[in-house]
Amino acid sequence: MPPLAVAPATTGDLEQARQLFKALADPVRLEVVQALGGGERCVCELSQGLGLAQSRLSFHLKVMREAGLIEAREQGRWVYYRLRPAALEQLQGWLGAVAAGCGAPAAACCP
Amino acid sequence: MPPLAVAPATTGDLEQARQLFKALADPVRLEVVQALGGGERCVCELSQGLGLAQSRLSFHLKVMREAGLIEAREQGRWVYYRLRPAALEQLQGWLGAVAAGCGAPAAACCP
DNA sequence: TTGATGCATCAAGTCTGGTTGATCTAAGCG
DNA sequence: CGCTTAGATCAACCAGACTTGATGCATCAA
Repeated sequence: MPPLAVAPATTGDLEQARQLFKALADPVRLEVVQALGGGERCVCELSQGLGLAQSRLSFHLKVMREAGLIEAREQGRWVYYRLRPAALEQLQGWLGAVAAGCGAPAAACCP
Repeated sequence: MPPLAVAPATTGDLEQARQLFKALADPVRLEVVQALGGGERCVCELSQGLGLAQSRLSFHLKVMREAGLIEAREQGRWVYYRLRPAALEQLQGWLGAVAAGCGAPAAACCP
């Protein structure tokens, strides 16, 4: 059997999406994302607001940054983080594409 | 500081979303989801089409089922899996809600 | 009923990811 | 220049997730 007709996404796109999903698959990171949903925040705000140890927060910010979910802006002594809307849109688009075809009838597999 | 003004999601919703994101954060599962994006499939189709050992596939299907991402339909000897559109829509909605406010201006943190 | 097939589950091993505390760097202030 | 603070990074540890091969349990065919 050929590799199953699948939704239109290149291997690279899929890997990118996986990184983003992974970045969202942790409770700490999800809370950070929600906080950043209210706009740009600096690390100290996030740390205090969410009650996270500095090292721990920094680790998660790095994971999200490397996944392309957030980006940083340095200003003097402080670093401000914000969400990358493009990343969120990419995931929405992928989910939409997958949902679009998922109602297709079951091809009787081995009758 | 109070717990940071955040996007409107209850703790339960957030946990549910996290489970779904986790279910999507694995390469094998992403491929399965893409395949199911083309419609309902039985396990043997997925196993052959994606070249996955039966045990391995079954493990990942269970993870996705328990997260509420997919659901199963038994028919005789075979089990057909399909995506749960509600789950996909929930994630799209959450992403949209977060994206909606993320452009807010940076509240100068400690000037 | 016996044998074969589709799928779930289990047990054991491995690997990846998160936490914690310490250390490092750079910016600002006296 | 020395001191303090924001934040990144590192090393060590622990926990949970994934893989693999074996086993169990139905269902269907002969």
